[in-house]
Amino acid sequence: MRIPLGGGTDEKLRVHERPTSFDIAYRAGVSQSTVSRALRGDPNVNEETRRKIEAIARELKYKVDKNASNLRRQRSNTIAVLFFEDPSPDPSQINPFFLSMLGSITRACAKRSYDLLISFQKFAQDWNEDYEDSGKADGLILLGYGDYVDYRQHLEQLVEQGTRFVRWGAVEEGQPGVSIGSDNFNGARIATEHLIGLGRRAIAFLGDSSNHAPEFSERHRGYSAAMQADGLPESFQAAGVSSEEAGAAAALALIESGVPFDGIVAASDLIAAGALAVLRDKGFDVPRDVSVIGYDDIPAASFVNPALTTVAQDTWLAGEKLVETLLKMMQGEVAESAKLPARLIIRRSCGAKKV
Amino acid sequence: MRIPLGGGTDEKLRVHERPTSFDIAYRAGVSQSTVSRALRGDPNVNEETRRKIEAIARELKYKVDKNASNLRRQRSNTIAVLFFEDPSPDPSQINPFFLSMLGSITRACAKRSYDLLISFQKFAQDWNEDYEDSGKADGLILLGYGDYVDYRQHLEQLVEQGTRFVRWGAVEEGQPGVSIGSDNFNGARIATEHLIGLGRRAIAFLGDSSNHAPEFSERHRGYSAAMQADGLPESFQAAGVSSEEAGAAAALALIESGVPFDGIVAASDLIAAGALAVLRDKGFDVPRDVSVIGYDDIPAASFVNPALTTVAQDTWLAGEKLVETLLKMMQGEVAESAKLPARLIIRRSCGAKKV
DNA sequence: CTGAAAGCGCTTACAG
DNA sequence: CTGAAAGCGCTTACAG
Repeated sequence: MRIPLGGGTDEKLRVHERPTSFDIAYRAGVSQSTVSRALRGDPNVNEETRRKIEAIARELKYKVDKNASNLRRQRSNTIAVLFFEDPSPDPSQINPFFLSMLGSITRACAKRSYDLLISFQKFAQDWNEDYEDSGKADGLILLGYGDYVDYRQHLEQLVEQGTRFVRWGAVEEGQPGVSIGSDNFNGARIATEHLIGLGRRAIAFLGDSSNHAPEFSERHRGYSAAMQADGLPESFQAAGVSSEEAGAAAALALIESGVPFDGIVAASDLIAAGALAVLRDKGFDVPRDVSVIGYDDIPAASFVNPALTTVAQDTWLAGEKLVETLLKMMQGEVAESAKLPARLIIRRSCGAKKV
Repeated sequence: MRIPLGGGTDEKLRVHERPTSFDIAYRAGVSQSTVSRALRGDPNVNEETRRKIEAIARELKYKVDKNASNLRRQRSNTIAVLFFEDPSPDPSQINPFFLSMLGSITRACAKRSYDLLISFQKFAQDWNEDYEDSGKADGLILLGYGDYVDYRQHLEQLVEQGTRFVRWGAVEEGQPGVSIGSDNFNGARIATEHLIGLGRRAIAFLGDSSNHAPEFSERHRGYSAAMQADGLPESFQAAGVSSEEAGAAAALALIESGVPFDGIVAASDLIAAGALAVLRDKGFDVPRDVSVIGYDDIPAASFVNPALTTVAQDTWLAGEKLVETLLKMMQGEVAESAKLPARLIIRRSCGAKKV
């Protein structure tokens, strides 16, 4: 038999245990069911009774046991974020853009009283395994840049298993599941148009255009569209991954190719930062000789010299949208993929007058 | 009665439900207890039986229900990270140093099969409330720069409530609970000694030295110790919080004070970055006229121009140590506060020869 | 508006 | 080495 907290001589022995709804019930002189109802906000509870129960609960610092509640209700009120990042094995080195996304997702979850479980995932593993399947989370948010060709298989598996998930990334036709992403095409297009508007003509794109990195290839297509609209010649330098090193290598290759250039649109800020360093070393003046634009608006973008003009993805909105969409799916409603508007942040590296 | 998965004509109806240990038991022809034992690695299970059970579990993609398991075992196998950051209301703007810590903590947890719950906490709230008390987490990690005077009350409350927690921050005598932190005193001391070694004599400290920010005041004391050891005059400019703005304001105040200076030790990289920008604007050449050193080694430190010499806190080790210490406490062992060694990262802003 | 009771899916003493 | 049974702390139909 459960001896209610403070209900007898056993009080001292039990003082460090967490109170249960039975303890509250005992003190309030009602049944445990009524305590549960009162605390869950069931309208079928007498106002006075409710107040009494709430007061006692507060006094005893009672908190509903989530494991019991979740088990009974068959849901966890928890969302899991799965991070996967191919090129970075060290989580402390993770792309700052995703870290900022994580902050926004956390806020969006907290607002809705959802808990957030976080995990860095190896590519090889069964993603579903540790989360939805074990009842730890009701839904999954997928975050990261990775090789989409590998990635896609996992997505299909998730869809097949009926997992509720939403991913951040390029939004394209025929993709498995629901995706939320920046409007990469238009983001890169307005960036390129901005450079053209500044009088640049020989603009190179630094990034990847393969189907392994869909957001990068969307950005590349946006760049192409802007160039073609003005009949300008395109120029492309591969930078496989999003890192300073890759950006530096691509910029070096561009310089060594001998192809003239007066503008660079980089597929990411990290790539742009690497390019900036190489340009400086090689005696190019940015923005006088070359205008440079990045993508992501990572915190470091305003620290580099010259400060980097870039395309910002609204992480605040992104987090909100990801969580909102996932919650919709979890409630069985239809949810749709969405592209979020991208916004040009003009700093010094493009050479525009201060706006 | 539970109809086992695939055990009869009901198969189709149940195909999308998660299998339970009863389903496995039915198929394996053993009792549910044996399934539970086999899957938990109980040695008292026949090897052949175990293999059979494991095979079926794999086939059905069975995963132990965490809510049920946690409820029964009265533990959650989960650690919660509570972020609190006073000056930054927007989680997506959170200090990059802590984001990097978060990455390390995640890795350290994953390594030990612990889940990680994350939460950004308002200062005013009852910290314990949502985590340990509701059975969602077995222990807490506290992360953030904040006003220690407010903060301390919360710590005392946590100690009083018997919450298992460990915090990242300044390690000082007489503090409530267990803390893991960088050796701020020695970190700032070696930074200051490095500048002295480069021939700097008029070195100013930019930061806070009040008891509201213990790590900053420890750094200030480290700076003082180094200056005093060489009989050099100290100079101090307040920068209340760790931000570029505060750093810029402090640097401006330093310049306007008319006190000559040829070196700056900043209490954080963000402060240093703000100072760097003001120095450039005001025509100082860094590192020729002024040597600058920051603290934290945030990702942006290598992006600023000139790249920032700084004191690195080993986030990899920090995450490991935090989790390890917390786990110790959770197992009822005695755990002690610890200072982690700080390391000088020499870049261009101090003017040293490339090492 | 309230109570008694069943049951969520496990783990683990207890008995063999 | 294995099974039957109790129980973790809730939520919620059901009956009043």
